Parts: sequence; structure tokens; C-alpha cells
Amino acid sequence: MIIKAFPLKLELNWGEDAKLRKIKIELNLNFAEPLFILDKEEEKKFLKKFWLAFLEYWNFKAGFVDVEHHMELTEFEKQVLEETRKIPPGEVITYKELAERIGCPMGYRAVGRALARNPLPLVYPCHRVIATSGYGGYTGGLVLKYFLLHYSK
DNA sequence: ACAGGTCCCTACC
DNA sequence: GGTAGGGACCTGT
Repeated sequence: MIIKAFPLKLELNWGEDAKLRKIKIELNLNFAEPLFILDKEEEKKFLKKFWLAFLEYWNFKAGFVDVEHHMELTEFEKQVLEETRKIPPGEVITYKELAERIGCPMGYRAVGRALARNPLPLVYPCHRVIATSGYGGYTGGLVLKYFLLHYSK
């Protein structure tokens, strides 16, 4: 399923259990395109769920997209992602700060690695974690990270 | 064993 | 005083 919420393009993968597995996110500046593209008719019911949660985030009513999902990750990785949800919208913390918050002060590098594997951007707002020296990295590209931080929160 | 979405101290300019 | 280089730290494959 593809959703085009200008200037974002989201590609969503759902499990048979109707839980979200993966989001691929990228910038898409072509606005003359259909908003939703469903692979199968039965995806309609997932779409509604997601779209409502997405709008809450998009309209600054929620700090992240709160939707049912399933992830195959280690405890450490889950802990890292969970911690990103505690960062208030509009604020950022560093990889090091996040490492300290989960009680692993020397693990900032492992934190970066865990964030790089985040299968659900926006559901876990990993874009709010930056480097002490600047923006750090983002799997969807730094331009996207910059956009999310400054125009979306 | 190696690779990271890092950090920080050290040179050098 | 800015920045390039390198070693150290931690986790997952």
C-alpha cells in the first residue's frame, strides 16, 4: 500500500494479522498523483486505521504515529525505539543522551545502529535523535530528516 | 571478526 | 577556532 501525503511518500507493508510490519518513507514532490494506492481490496481496512493515526501526528496532536504493529527486533533495539517515543515533538536528543537514558551510557554507537534498523519511522520517531556534532544520519536521507524536524516535528 | 545514523581528543592549518 | 583523522565503546550478524 502506498500513501502520498505531500511531500511524503509512504510504502506500508502489513502482516496477515493486520499489523504493520514496515514503513518505507521518502520525499515525493510530485503532487499530481493519487493519494492512496492499494495493492488489494482488503487493505482498505488497514488504511483507515493508519490514516487516522497518521493525521493525529501530521496535525501535531500526537508525537508519533500510534498504530498496531509487529517488529522482529532484539530487546535492546526495542528499548532504543521505545525511548524515541518519549522525546517531545519539536525537541531532539543526541545518540549519546539516548544511550544514557536507557542505562547504557557507552552504547551510543549501538544506539545509532539500532535506529538505523528502525522498520517503522514515524511510528517510532527516530528522526528526533541527532549527533552531538549536527544532524547525524537518517535511513530515508538527511533531507527528509531535516524536513521532519523543522516542518513536521 | 566486522560494521555501523557516534564521540572525543589530538594534530594541524 | 575550525576540522580531518583515528581509537574506543557497544550490539547484532
